[in-house]
Amino acid sequence: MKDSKPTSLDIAHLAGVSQPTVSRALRNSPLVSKETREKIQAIARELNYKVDVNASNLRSQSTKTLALLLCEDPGDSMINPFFLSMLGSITRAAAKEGYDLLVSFQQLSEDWRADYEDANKANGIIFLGYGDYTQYIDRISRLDQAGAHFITWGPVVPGQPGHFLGCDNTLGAYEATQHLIQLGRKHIAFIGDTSDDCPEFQDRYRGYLKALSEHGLKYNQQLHASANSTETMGFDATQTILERTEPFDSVFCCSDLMAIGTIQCLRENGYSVPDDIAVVGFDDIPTASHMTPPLTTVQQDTIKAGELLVENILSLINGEHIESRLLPPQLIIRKSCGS
Amino acid sequence: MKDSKPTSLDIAHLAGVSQPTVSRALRNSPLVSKETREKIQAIARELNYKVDVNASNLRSQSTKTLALLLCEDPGDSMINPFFLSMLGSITRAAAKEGYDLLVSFQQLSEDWRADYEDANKANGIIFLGYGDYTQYIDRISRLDQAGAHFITWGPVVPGQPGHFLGCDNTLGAYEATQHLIQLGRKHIAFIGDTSDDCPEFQDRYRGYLKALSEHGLKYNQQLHASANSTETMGFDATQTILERTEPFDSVFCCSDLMAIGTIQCLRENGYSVPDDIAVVGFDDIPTASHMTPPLTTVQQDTIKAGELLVENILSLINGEHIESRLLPPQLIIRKSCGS
DNA sequence: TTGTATGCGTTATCAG
DNA sequence: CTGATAACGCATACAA
Repeated sequence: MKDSKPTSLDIAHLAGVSQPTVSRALRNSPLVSKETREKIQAIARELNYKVDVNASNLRSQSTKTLALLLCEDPGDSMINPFFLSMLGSITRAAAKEGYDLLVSFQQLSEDWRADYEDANKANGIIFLGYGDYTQYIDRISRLDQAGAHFITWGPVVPGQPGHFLGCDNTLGAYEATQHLIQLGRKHIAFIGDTSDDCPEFQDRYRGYLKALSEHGLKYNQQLHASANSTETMGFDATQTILERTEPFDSVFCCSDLMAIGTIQCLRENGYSVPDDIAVVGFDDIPTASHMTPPLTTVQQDTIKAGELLVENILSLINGEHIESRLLPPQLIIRKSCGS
Repeated sequence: MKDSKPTSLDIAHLAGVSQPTVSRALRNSPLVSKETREKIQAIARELNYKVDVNASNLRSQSTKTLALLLCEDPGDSMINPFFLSMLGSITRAAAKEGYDLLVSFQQLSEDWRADYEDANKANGIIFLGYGDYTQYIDRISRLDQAGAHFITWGPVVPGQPGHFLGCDNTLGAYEATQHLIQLGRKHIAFIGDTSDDCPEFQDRYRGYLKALSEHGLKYNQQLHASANSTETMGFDATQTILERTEPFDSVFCCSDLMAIGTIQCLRENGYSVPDDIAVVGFDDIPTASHMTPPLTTVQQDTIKAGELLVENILSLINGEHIESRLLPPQLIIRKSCGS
């Protein structure tokens, strides 16, 4: 703001051409002769000219911006590292496509801003969260009716409109549970909220049950405690199970964060991990490999997930059809289950 | 986009008033009679009208948007949880002020986008990173010359233009080191890159040295290893020091992430933490309290930091003067140092 | 290949 | 308190 911001008209003036020509030249349009184009671009660089995005967007009716709504209320505590990892990969993927990313945290308590409002600021919306979209279903339905472009990270929830991209949670949980069984564990506790609020955890629960039944183990209600994805909830759920005095030799946690709490709780109660009790997690957050013991967990490919989310939302914006799909998870074997 | 998006003109039509009146009414201008205002707002709600931000911004020449530039190249690895925590608090603080947040990760290798470019999309820029702003000093200088509004999280770097907000790193490191000394530790290793690329770590180094000298301990070059803020770098640096076979009884790590790697390394080498070797970190990332042993560390108040960053950048935007300042850190004592 | 005319939807500036 | 009119800076359509 030294002197007032240069405009395309200023450049036109200096270059002795019309303003649209400048506009075209800056967009590298082949309709402009190489000569004038280079002249114009030189002047633009000289003046440090930048296209005014507001004017450009207003005119072209497109924003070149994606909105990322994190549907998790972290309160004052931390956001799940897994989502932050996703945030990183989505940001990079969006930048690669020339899109900006508007980030906003959807506090449950907050008013209904960021619905249509954001739909006006962005071309498309990516929803991210631990699947408690049920709380947002009204808004999402309205979005859908308004013809907004959006994609949801998570499992396909019947009855919920829109497109989905997620990890094959059932398969991941199945493989993790099977791994425990193959190591000789027979009494496998399950920690996670399997209500309708957490469709992702429900899928993981299904995989867990499937592995149990395929290997002739039976489900024990006493070894199941509900918890949302925080260390503290994992700790408390583990405590709950311990207090039921039902013996168990391993725990499947629906997220790494909960597994951290679980391991801490087990240790404080005098159990050794993995000797007394094996633990598996889900997500493969960075800390997982540096814990003591390093955590066996199910890895979700956040890089690919981010790229696909962006790719898909751009397809939607371009009016193309996309299919909801699931990404394959990968079991990462470390020491928290013994060997 | 069922039928074409409603405009203020549509509403004016329906309400039988002029279009500017609609605009005023929607902004709750007191210049509009309560009667017409409510009528207009009712219609707007009915039509689900939303102000077109592009048009609004174009006309008012202001974007109501802040840009957050994360100056850390995470490569394919994770972003430091500390910054992500900051990201969360900044997002919330910005939202509270009615500002959107444009997030972008500044990859070192990348071309020079996100300089002025973002300056056109946002009213102000917040720089976040582990202080290696030296690499960005050119761009920052240009930004400054262009009169852009920006604020940098980190220590005041002499010669670098702009405003700063940071944590009192020297004080934090001083207190942490003093804590070790008071527990009877005499040979305190230091892990962190103290080159000019990491002014934050330099300040922590100063605090460390100050505590040593005030308590009559002398600095031992053999116990200092450089590392950037990742678990792996912390691990390797610790290994380096161990191989020097210089005895030590404690480690000051410049970040929690490095402390995680340090503890893992010590354990793999058969040392017990804190019995053999005490460890302190810096940042107080969420994992710190759930590690084994829970990590003694220096807490930075990310909530307050985020609020102040936003508050300050808004002041700058409004043409007010602000002072660079430092926030007080807080030593969080856990078990990694014994007792 | 370039220029002319016009409009995107809003807010600012007047005058009434 | 309200209305007419202009303008923000760019991109589209069409003509030359």
